[in-house]
Amino acid sequence: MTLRIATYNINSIRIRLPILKRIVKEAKPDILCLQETKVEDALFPVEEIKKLGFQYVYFTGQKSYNGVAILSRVPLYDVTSMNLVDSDHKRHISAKLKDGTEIHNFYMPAGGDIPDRLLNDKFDFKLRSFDALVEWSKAAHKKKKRMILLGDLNIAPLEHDVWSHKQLLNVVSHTPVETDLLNRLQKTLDWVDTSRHFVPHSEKLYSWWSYRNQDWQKSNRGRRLDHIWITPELLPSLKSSVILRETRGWESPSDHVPVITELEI
DNA sequence: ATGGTTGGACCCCAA
Repeated sequence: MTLRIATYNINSIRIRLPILKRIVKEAKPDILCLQETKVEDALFPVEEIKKLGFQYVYFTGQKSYNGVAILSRVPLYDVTSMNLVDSDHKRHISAKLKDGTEIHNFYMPAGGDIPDRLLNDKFDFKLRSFDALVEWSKAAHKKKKRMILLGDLNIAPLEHDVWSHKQLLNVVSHTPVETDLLNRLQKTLDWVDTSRHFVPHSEKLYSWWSYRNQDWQKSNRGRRLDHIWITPELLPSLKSSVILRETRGWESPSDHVPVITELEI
């Protein structure tokens, strides 16, 4: 069976239902992991989502900020949520496939504007969250071999994951302290970055373009903040991975675009 | 060097 697994920072699920519908229709994901749903659970649009063909809908959210969800056409099991560090933020949800493969959907902290943990609590929170994610990854792999780690990680790790490596070295999302952390995370168990598996590191690749550019396509000041990683045990199953860049130009878009990875499971 | 936009809540905050 070919499973199409997607991640998408939707930036409010309620306002983005029309574009979500179009993405589902054209890209046909089997499992769609969302971040920044920005809605408390009681107000989550479950019926509208089920109408899109997702029989299995799981979410954990809060008012105004954060919030994650997994929408699926195939049955999922053992759905849980956790906090990497002490906070009430809703930033993680996980589920298992029938074969035991675990999917972990993360919305990692953006980190504010100032890349200094002493001056900026949000940046400190981001770094502490990634420290915890590194420890979680080491421990998790001892229990489960087939895992998928995906979501808005809010770090663009490689030189060509940003429009200008030089100009973004001191900009939150691409600072050395952040990219080092993401590299440490990758090395914990040799996670495979499925987007880069199919695109050379020398080629520019983005999944996010700021709203603060008059013409996102013309300026093309993007960053690759959204990732789908798999453990080496799943590498034989990896068939493809694409970033749906064109959706950034659709009506009322998120500032992020979906990433979709195909696994033959 | 600065400011640009969006969403959601509330008269501003986070991204």
